[in-house]
Amino acid sequence: MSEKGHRKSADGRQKASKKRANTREEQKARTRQKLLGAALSLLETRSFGAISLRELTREAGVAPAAFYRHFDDMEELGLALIEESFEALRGMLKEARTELAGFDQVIRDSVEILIRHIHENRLQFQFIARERYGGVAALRHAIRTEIRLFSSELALDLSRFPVLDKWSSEDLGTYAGLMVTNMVAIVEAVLDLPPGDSRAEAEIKRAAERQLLMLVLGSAGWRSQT
Amino acid sequence: MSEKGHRKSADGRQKASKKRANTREEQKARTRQKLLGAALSLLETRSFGAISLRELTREAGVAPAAFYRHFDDMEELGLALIEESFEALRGMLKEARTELAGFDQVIRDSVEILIRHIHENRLQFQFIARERYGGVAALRHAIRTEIRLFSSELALDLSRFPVLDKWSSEDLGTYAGLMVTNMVAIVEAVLDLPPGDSRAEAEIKRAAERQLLMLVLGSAGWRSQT
DNA sequence: TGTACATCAGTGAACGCGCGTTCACTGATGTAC
DNA sequence: TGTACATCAGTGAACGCGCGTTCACTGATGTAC
Repeated sequence: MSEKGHRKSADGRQKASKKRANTREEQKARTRQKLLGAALSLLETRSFGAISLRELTREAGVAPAAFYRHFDDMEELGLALIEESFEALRGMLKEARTELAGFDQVIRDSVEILIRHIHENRLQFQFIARERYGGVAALRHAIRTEIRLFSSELALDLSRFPVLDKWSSEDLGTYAGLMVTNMVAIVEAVLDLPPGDSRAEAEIKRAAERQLLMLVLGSAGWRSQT
Repeated sequence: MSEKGHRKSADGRQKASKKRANTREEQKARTRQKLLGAALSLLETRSFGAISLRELTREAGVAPAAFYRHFDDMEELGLALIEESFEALRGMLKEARTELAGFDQVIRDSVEILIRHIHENRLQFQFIARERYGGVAALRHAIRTEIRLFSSELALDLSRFPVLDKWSSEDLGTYAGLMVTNMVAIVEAVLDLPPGDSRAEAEIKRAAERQLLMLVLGSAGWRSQT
């Protein structure tokens, strides 16, 4: 679809569209983003299941019927939003993985990166936290799948560490699950904060570092059975 | 209010109400429970914010207007539901606290008790898990307050253990928070299961025990600073 | 480049429907004597 | 115990409103020649 569009502008003339970028395709994509953005900002105070299609199009500044040029129904928009949000999250993970240092430093850096990304993508994180156990089954399942994926990637990463490489894969899975659970809890704690309160945030950061450290120290005492 | 009612039946004659218990007061209480029960069963598939008052009264088998004899609005009913659910939870906590044995045994028993209570009060747990980060602010805050209370009670309990009694109260708080976070995660994992699958449940139970054990072993390596 | 026709993203009016809330009511339960 | 009156939990009809979806339309963008 977009493939075709690109080919079109690649052969013929380039158009004068450099400035306003007003091809039909680009305009449509922009409206789609308006819809997704409107959804995110409504999700700040409501859960997904409580947002109406009309409310959404009103927020986006388009007619209700325009919605149907982009999505079949609200559920489809919700799934698109999840996909978009986890893409941002994966970007974060990649950055966090480039680190390599002592346990203490890894933890401090990871918490730093995590908290920064929560601030930069606050609405996405909020949406996911809220819908993880929310009322719309399709969204709940999509999120659960993404988190499971996330957790098994972490297990793979962990298996390359000196001590952990001797653990059973089941133990590694359990341990990765434990870390993800607590990462998610940290996300939720940060989201709970009133946005400007840097003192409370520093406290959460410190608590998060200590929680993860307790977890890591726990791993030192653990021995895999068969 | 109910005080008055009790006094009434305490003096005068006792009535023949032993069998059907049909005083006005009792009938009203029964309808109230029908409303709360209907809400819980609707909450199995929807989030609270997505349930309508009419849907609720239909499920309860009363006229829409009857709702207003019991609650001002849906939010008030939601708060009543949270109160009721956490009461059940506190009952569980009390049972879990009577245990006293080695770490391993305490963990095994706690997980056992927790999982049993989830099954016995599935709908309540589901409701709380769903609304913890759900869309209705008042419910979210009420739940958060209850969980915080829960966590600080646990910290107090922990402070009586041999090693932990030397920790700073801040560290104890962090640690209790860590345990509660993971308890909550266990609850959520159990709720995710299809209700009849005992093989998957046994697996979760085992994973939960190991996660908590990892946490406890972590505490052994931890030394409070200051 | 200029013209004539095709496409299709977004519009605005219309529909039938379930919503929350109000109201005067009914009839069983409770109270006074 | 029996009677006459008061209370009030629950009813059912009515209201105005926002909802999701449909439809024929408009007018800017795209294409063919």
